[in-house]
This record gives sequence, structure tokens and C-alpha cells, in this order.
Amino acid sequence: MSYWLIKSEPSDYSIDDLKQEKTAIWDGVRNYQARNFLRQMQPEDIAFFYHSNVKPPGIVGLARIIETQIADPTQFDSQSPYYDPKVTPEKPRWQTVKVEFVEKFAQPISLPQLKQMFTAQELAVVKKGNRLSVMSVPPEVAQRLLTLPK
DNA sequence: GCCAACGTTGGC
DNA sequence: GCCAACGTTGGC
Repeated sequence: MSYWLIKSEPSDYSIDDLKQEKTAIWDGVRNYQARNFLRQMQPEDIAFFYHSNVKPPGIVGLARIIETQIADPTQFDSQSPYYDPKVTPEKPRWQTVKVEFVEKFAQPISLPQLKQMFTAQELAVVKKGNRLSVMSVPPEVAQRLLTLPK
């Protein structure tokens, strides 16, 4: 069982959207490092849901991975901004996962708080200039996050 | 709105 | 295969 952090701009897709829809295919990731993390995910893994580009940015809730190795449908869709003309249905390039809403924190954990708690080594999202939208979270870091008073 | 970080593209 | 130019992300 592994832990992850998935980043989204709430104006694009928020924890409230996931709460309402209950599940979502995490589509649109077009970065190889992020995709490689998506490929490593297993059912039952937990993802920290992070809101970027808001004040303050931070972790706002939890999601569970419920289905893995899904070919991102948007790569085949010529109308999608995530369309990839280089792929074919036989040779997809972008795999992703389906996630399920777990909880929205009453008290989000803001980026300034995360920076106080963790080094960039422990939690990559606190590293200056980090633009990766999917990253892994070490188990001990995840435990510290999960035991915070909410 | 600014700009640092950094991934991608394309000329050579 | 190098690397400059360019585009995007995302904190501030």
C-alpha cells in the first residue's frame, strides 16, 4: 500500500467536484514522471488531494485509488486539450487511474504548514519550483499527515 | 502580474 | 546529441 499526492487547480477540478461525483478518472496528465507514478499506483492506495494556484495552496482531502492502468481517454479525443496526435488506441502512451472520494478535511493543510512540517526531501511538493502534478509520499510522511488533528 | 523553475521543441 | 528558445506551472 502506497501513498501519493495528486495536484489540481480547483478551478479545473476540486475536492468538492470529486465529493459530488464520487469517482473520477484522473485524466490530462502529460508529463512522463507524473505518468510513471500513475503507472505504479495500486488499488487501495491513498492519494492526498492538493489544490494548487489558490491562496493558500495545500492538501484539502483524501482520495482512494480504485482502478489502475486505465488508458487516459482524452489522448484519443481530437476535441480535447489533452489530445495526443502521436498515439493510437492500440498504442496508448498515457495511463492513469480512477479515484474515489474519501474525505474533505475540515482543516486543510496549507503549503506554509507543510513547509514547517517537512523538508523538500521528505515531501516533494514543498520544494520550490516543483511543478510535478503527481508524486509519491513516503509512508512515514503520510502517517504524520494522517494523524494531524482535524 | 511577476518571475523562477523546468520540461519540451527543434535547429544544427 | 547539444542546447537555446520557448511555453507552462504555480508560488508569491
